[in-house]
Amino acid sequence: MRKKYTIRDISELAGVSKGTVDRVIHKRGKVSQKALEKVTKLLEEIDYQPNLIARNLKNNKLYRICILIPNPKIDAYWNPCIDGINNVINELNAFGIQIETIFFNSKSTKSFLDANANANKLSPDAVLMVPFFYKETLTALNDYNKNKLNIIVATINNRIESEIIKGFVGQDLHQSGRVAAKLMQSTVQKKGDIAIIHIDEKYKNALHMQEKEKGFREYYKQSNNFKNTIITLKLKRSDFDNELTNFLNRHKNLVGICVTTSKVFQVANVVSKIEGSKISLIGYDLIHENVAHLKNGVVDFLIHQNPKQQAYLGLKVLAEHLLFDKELPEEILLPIDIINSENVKPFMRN
Amino acid sequence: MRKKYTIRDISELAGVSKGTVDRVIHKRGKVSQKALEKVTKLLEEIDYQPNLIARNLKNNKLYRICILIPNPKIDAYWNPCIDGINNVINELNAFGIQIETIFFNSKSTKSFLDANANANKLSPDAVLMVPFFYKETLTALNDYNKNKLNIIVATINNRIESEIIKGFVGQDLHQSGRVAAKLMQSTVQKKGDIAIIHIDEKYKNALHMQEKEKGFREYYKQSNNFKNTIITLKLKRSDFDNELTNFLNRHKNLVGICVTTSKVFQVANVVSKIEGSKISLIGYDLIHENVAHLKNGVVDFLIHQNPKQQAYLGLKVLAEHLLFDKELPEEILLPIDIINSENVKPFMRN
DNA sequence: AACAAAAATGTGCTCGAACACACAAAAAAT
DNA sequence: ATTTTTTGTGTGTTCGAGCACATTTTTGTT
Repeated sequence: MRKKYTIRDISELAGVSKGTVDRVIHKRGKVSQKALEKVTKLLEEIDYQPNLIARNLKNNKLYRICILIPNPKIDAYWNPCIDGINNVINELNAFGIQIETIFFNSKSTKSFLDANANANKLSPDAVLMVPFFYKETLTALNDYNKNKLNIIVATINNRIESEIIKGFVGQDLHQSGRVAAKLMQSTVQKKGDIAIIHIDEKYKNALHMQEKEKGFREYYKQSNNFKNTIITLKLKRSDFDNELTNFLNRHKNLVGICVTTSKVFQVANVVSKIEGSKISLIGYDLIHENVAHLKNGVVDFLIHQNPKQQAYLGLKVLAEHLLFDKELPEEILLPIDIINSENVKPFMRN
Repeated sequence: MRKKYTIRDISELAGVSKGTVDRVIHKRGKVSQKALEKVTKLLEEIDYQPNLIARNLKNNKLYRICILIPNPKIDAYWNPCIDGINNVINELNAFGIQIETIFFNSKSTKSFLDANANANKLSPDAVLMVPFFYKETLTALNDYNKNKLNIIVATINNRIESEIIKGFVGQDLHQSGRVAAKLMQSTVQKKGDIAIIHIDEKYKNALHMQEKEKGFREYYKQSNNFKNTIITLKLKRSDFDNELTNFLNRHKNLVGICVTTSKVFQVANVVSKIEGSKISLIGYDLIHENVAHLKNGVVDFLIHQNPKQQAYLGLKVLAEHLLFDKELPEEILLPIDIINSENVKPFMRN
């Protein structure tokens, strides 16, 4: 009773051999009408579910998955990915999943291409990557496709349209911009200007920030009591403090700033020095410096893009596809987490 | 090369039989010093990981897990749990996990005890329950323990101290209150009173609300610019509208309300009718009525307690413990999700 | 009716870990 | 020196699904 039905059980109940049951299940044909009906009926009655453990015993294969992410030593934002990767390793290497992590320099397209070439050399069963550079990603994708080894490619973080990419895990960036805008509206009741600041990102990655800005502006446009002016500002790392200070001096009526990258802390450093300033600050990503400013009250909200979960889910989904033939979801959109000083802790852990 | 090392491989490398390797791995003794050293060394060098699939093939057992939750037809808050349960069923019944869902009436202690008795009759391998009533939970726990069948018990939603309970999945309610307070502070800049309203919960469940209130008050106490008075109000379903209206009339300087249960929508219904009111509203749980008020702007924030994830994780953790002997985590604290009108959608899906 | 071809069915082995049992070698007791 | 323990080692079977191959039954043709 406390036992699952097996093919053997069904064959005995139907009075046929397990071979016949097997042929029915897999629709391999070569079964008489009579046997087919009898077995099909039994399978339905019993709601037979093949034992996945037994099914996969034969596939004593080591699957290799390569994950390509920007080097966390260059951009700390990617640090949590390591934890996500390690979690998958712990959970699945006993099932024969081997994961190779390859870092690339997020400021060098060559490094990105090299990383992909290295991945290709390992002839992996699947590749999960952050497609940081558009053109170079397309090149890399073609290389994966070339040697007909049927390498499954999926991406995290940002979406790139290509038939070669079979899966994506990330966030809806447009909606993310709307969330930022709504938060801004909640924290700012006074009249005054609002700034969107894009900091220090190469053009290639600008699609990110543009999407967020569009969402942000869209929300305010649709808002009934739209009484603010939204100003866009692009800043580079060099001479950052001066440029921002100048900007703030020119806009004394500024009530809120939204930073579309993980560099809010730079803005926070400047803003916190202004006496009696009541500018609302909203930014992205739970990197150490940002969280510090969240806790000391300079930053009001951070939006969490959950890089760890992106890496974890992306790998897990690929692994389960390889191992158990589970369907590969075309798109997984992670929820957009709103973080303030009080709920930040468990998000840093997870 | 693309193959995992097996016991057979190791036995051949060590020049012994697989039986000997097996004895070394499981420390069953009866192995000569020489063989022991040779095999141990090889196991380490190779970092041998037993194939979990093969290991569990022999345990062709149907594990039964009972989950006891309040009937969602009586309190819609519990509805998402069904999805969580179904997800686990889909993911794990091919591995031999059988899940029995048992509802109880959240207004009847007898119903709760009956549900537990029914679960006990099924002699499950594990029970996951919402320990809604304190005293009755202790009774039920003793019953599970009585017939030495070694039933593993874990809880979700609220914590109850007992040695019999081996795991808990839920949220830190005290911290949750702090999150609500911080949100309140973010949305309210004006001076004025703030109310905490407890609605329509039996005394037994009051620990919840008390914890949240403590956290809420603690945050404001620690806050530097503490300029608000916090008033506690308890309301019952009968004559709700009148009582609340009276309260609001008596406190014209009210700037914010935090509702500690899933019944914010009742407050929202009253508040939304007041002309020109600018009271900030914060509540709990993504039930349909609350989300409607979130979208039309009457409710500012909801805090998501993620009942679906609680049920899902609780079951999954139990199942993996039974199936793969994974360690049962004593406590899993889910992140406290902050929800506004813009990020609510994916949380309703997930 | 005899035989060949085709269709249907059954048998037996594989995967890797686990463990019972059989057997061999060394140690201890007579 | 021989028997009895003790200790060490190897063999073979099990779990369920899947598939190759062997065997039986049916159908079609002369």
